[in-house]
This record gives sequence, structure tokens and C-alpha cells, in this order.
Amino acid sequence: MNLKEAWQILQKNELKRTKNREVILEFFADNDRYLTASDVKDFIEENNPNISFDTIYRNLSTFTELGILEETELTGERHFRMHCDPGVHHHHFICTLCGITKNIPQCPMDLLSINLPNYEIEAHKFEVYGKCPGCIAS
Amino acid sequence: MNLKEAWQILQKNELKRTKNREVILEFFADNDRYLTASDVKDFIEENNPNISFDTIYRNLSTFTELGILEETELTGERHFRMHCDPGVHHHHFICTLCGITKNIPQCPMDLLSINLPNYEIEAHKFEVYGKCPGCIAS
DNA sequence: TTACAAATCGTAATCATTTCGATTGCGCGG
DNA sequence: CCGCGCAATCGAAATGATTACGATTTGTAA
Repeated sequence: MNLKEAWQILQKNELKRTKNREVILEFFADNDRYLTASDVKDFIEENNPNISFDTIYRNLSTFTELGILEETELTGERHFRMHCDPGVHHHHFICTLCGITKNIPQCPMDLLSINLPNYEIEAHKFEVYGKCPGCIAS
Repeated sequence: MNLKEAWQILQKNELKRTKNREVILEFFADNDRYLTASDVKDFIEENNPNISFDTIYRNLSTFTELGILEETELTGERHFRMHCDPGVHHHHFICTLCGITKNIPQCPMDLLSINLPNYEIEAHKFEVYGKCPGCIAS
């Protein structure tokens, strides 16, 4: 997803265009990988030293609810990234060093014949972890 | 895994048989589901009101390293359960209400033709979430 | 420009987890 | 059976991520 689409979604939901939201979204647009709330805070503080955690977490949660960002849990911390292709279900390879991702288009739920009668399936998680070519090289 | 096997592993690694370890392992042997450190603490404190988090977390980590327990992250908290069948790779359906699990013997890594040249795959996670028959009924 | 609600700030509270010095107790040798 | 050495534990405080909140600022629409 690009910045324009993100702002269209925000506008559609009557959310205001604020400086903080602009900076946060630009940061994700420029960084195609999973990032933490601290990463976002560190980046923003280069220019605006007075951003509060309230603002960061609230916006990250809002963006995730609207499908602008996607979220996962890595080593005990929430990580966020720009939602690659909203509407198209996919999974990720995730680099454990830099957080960069690579799409895995196939979904195990389509391939496995999971038979769970009387169970109610609500969600699933499939992620592959390792090192990306860039991190292996350096 | 049963208690006897667990103690064999501990003995093999020269770890002492303490009251706390006995209680923790019995708790997991009797509860076939994913549980948090707090769950363990609450249970132990019914009889021994003086157990420290140090002891709980240290033992849970030790047991996990030895393959006695398996661990996963659910809603931001570490969860542990007795390792079902050590040596046999498997995945889980996990009830989001009570933590009970059901084995999924197939592994998506065997079925998907994941082609990641120059990437180094180290691990993967596949979990299915929902409600178990027991929780649906009640 | 004004008004109002949304958004933010600054900071404190909360929650899970980790750490540490002091103490206890398991298991071995005598 | 006793005592020693070290693993294990205790008690409590520190840490790190996340959430909460009253006071203030800012975006937007009239």
C-alpha cells in the first residue's frame, strides 16, 4: 500500500490529517519491514523531540484496525509494517535480524486438510523466520 | 510426555529434584493446555504461598530448553504446555478462551514449495486459533 | 474566525518479565 | 547420620513494553 491509499482510508473514516500521522506513515512507506513502536519513536524524535507513547501506540493500533498496517509479535514485542497488498491474503518470511519480509503467497489453510469438527476456527498464523540475503552478506 | 520422562531428562542433565519443580511439572501434567507463568504461580500458591517469579520463569525456561515444555506467544504473553510428543514435529489448534490444544500432524513446510534462494530458513510457526467444543458449549 | 471534538502531550500507572544479593536445601562424600 | 558445596530459591526491586489520563493543542467545518 502507498501513502495515497492510506490517506484515502483515513479520510473515509473521518480521521484528521495531523503532522504525527504524516511522519509515522512516511516512515512505514520508506521502510519495507517489521518495526517496533520504539523504532517509530526514535525516527520521529529526530525532528520532533516531543512525541508521546500514547500518540504512537494509538495511531499504530488505529492504522492496524483500518488495514493500513499489519501487525505481528516478534520476540515479545509488537511489530508493524505497511500492509503489502490489502485484500490479498498472504504470509511472510521475516528476517530475524532486520525485520525485512518476503511474501509467501501460498496459504497452508488451503493446502492442509484440517479436519476439526465441532471446533470454530477464527484465525491462523504462518510465518517463516531466518536471515535475508542482505543480512547474510554483511 | 509424562512426569516420568520429564524427570529422566532432568536427571540426565544433573538438575535437582526440588519441591517447586515437582509442583510445576505436576501442574502441566494435569493441565493439557497452554498456561502462563501467572497460572503456574496461582496454582502453586494454593499450597506454597512463597514462590518467587524468579523460580517460575527460570524453571519454565529450563524445561523449555530441555524439550519438556513447549512455548508460544498468545496475546502478548508467554504460554507453556507439556511437550506432547517430543521428537515428532507437529502444530496446534489453540483455543483462545481456555488454551486447550489439538494436534495438527501436517506441517505446511512439507507441503508448500517455498522457494527462497539465498535466504536462510531457521524456523517457522504455524498455529490455528479458535474455540474448542467445550468452550462453544458453555 | 470561532467552536468543538479529535488528537496530542507529559507523565504516571500497569503488567509481564528479568535481575540480584542473601538464604535455603539437595545430594554427595565422609 | 553429618556437613560441605553449589544449585536452587526467596524477596524485592529494576526493567522494558504498553496503557491510561487530565490538561492542552490542533484540525476541520460552519
